[in-house]
Amino acid sequence: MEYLNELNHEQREAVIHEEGPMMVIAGAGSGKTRVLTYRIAHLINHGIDPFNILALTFTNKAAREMKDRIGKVIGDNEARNIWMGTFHSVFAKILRMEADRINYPRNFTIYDTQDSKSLIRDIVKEMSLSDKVYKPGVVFGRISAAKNNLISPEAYRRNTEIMSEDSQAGRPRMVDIYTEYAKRCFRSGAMDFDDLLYKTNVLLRDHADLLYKYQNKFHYILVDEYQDTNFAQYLIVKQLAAARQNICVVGDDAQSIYAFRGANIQNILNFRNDYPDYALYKLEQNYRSTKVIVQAANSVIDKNTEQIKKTVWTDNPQGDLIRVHRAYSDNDEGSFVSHDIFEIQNQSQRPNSDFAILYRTNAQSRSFEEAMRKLNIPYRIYGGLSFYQRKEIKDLLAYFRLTANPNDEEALKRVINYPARGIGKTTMEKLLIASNKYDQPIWEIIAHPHTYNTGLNKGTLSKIGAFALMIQSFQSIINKKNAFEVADHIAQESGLVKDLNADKTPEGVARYDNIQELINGIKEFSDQIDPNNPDRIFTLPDFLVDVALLTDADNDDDDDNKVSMMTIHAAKGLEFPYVYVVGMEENLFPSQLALNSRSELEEERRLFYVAITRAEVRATLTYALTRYRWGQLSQCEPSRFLDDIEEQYLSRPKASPKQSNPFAGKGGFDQARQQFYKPMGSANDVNTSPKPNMKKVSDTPSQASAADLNGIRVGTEVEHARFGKGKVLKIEGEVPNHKATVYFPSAGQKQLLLKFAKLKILS
DNA sequence: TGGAATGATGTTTTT
DNA sequence: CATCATTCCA
Repeated sequence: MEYLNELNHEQREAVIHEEGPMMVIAGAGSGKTRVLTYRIAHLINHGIDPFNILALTFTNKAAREMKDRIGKVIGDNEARNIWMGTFHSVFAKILRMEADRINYPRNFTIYDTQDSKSLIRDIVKEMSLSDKVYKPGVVFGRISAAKNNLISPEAYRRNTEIMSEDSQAGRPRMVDIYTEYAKRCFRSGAMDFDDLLYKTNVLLRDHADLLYKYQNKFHYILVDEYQDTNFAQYLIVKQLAAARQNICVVGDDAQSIYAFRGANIQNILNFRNDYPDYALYKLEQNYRSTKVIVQAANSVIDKNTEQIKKTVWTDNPQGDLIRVHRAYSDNDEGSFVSHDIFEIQNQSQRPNSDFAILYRTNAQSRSFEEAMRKLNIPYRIYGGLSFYQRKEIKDLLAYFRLTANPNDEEALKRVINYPARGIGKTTMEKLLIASNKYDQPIWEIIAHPHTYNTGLNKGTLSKIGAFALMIQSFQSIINKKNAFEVADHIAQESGLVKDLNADKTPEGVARYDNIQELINGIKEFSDQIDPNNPDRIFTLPDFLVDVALLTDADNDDDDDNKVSMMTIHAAKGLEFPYVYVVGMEENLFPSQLALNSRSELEEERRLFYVAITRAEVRATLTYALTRYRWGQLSQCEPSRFLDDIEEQYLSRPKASPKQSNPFAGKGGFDQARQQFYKPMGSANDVNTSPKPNMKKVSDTPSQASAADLNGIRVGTEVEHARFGKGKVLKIEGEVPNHKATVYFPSAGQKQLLLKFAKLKILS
């Protein structure tokens, strides 16, 4: 039991706690994961069968890391048998095993959000409702909330409060859409993300034998990030733990950042009601960060009213103050961060992987990507558009899905006419009408065109017949050959590869490469060997099982030495020596959508807390004075959150913007260095042409060289890409930070930094 | 029916 | 600005 010596008193108590309910409230950086992993290892060391342990996490990555770490303590062979994964993946697995009990096919499809919204869009259209009123996103959110609270379509209709909410919002037909949506998912043999939890609840509620079975399977249940569970998840856990009460939940109310998707902090508070004799362990010592960071973070979270009191403290050194940096623009912000990283690396030989840039929204990543590329700093972006959400990938997966489950309506709609085979809109409409009329999946109509009256002419029917035949030919091999052989066959025979190959634009080539990458991934999947059953063939349906639940963060190569860039949400649970929290501006962080209620604002503040506490050595906060949003240059105000940090922990910029930018003076060298490597043609554009043609100047702002300033003075007529023609009223500042006040008849008076604004001189 | 062109429209965060 | 959806034309 060597490992027990690596724990402090409170951690050890939590690890060796044997029977009965327990809760661990774990402050940021207090060794929460360590407690969970050692606790599981400890259970197994004490004779608990790994098969009887259920450990639920929020991301696949967290699950895998935990498994690895447990494996290091007790051996991989044992660790492999623990039921460990995300709520969604574990219960998808159970639902597949028990699918027939709720009349679902075992190989049901999992609809991702895109699929769900597309189906909703169709339903709204079919019901002749306005998609302005019934926006797919809004409708989906409403349905999702219902499911997360275990409200069936029938219960929804009976609930007068919900119904009147809808009618007051001008959406009285919401319940009809929900009803139809549920029906169509069922008919397609599909579940959406929320169904995985909702149907699990149904399964356990309606089938006492199954409840009994799983209660007796999972002797020990552990839940990570308990503060992020929603009602559906809470109830599953409660049901499964009811018999033995060996439930261990770990969480931190201060890090609850998923209330927007139904997570309920009350689940933590309810715990003491559900299990009155529970044991509570509080981990308050932070091992991650400096005193400054810990105390600054505490001063932030103190501003929230809703919280469980605890005092996070640390023995670590004091550390540097938290720097606040003011940038002129989003691009300037990017260049500040990249130069700062460059500098620190030069001074203290830190690897790239010691740095992370955290932002509120994925859209912010762009200026940082550009800035990092300019300095040749390798980086990796987590999140954003996941590999599996790219159009070409979804297209090919749709062929796979359709082959495995031909009732999958969304997959069918996606590929029936891609690549083009003459089955157009009107045909699809007729098929949909017939499908609804006979209450049969579209595939059923396609496969037996003469059984149903579709009103389609002969030519169309033969095209449809050819498509059906092709899918059927795929079906005939799908379980006989391994996943790679089938996938490759489908990619070729469907015509998809050929279609992509014909596109020689850079984007087209990238799409083709993505398809190759997917196929390669499937090849790897097929080549694995099941240690318990060496003869097992890994088929395409095997591959599809989890693919909808995979995210980008799952195929990481984390031995890579790269700067990490991600949203704060994605950074939860991670830590980095140097952290940059960027875009600290009103309406961005906190998001303007969170300003309506106290609770939403407090969630944003918790998000800020999460962001700061990712840092081990040094945290830097940056904001920009101007930023392009929705293609518009907009003025920004520093975030109110900056004032939530006690002043003593901050190093603020000086009053004058000029002094605040330590790299202002270096810009020229940067530009010169870049230009040095530029081909002659483009260098000329930038340097020698007195009136650069706007179209030719690249969108890299720093290329607008100092020479441009000379032509502009008060009274000069200029043209701006966005605001049109205008007249310069005032020029202030010094090289290279000239700022001009320009009056645009169309947009009013604007302050522009000449370094960045692409002004064309007209007079 | 297919494709290009144009227009509307929207961006939090994720399984 | 970027994506998507609808529209329009061949």
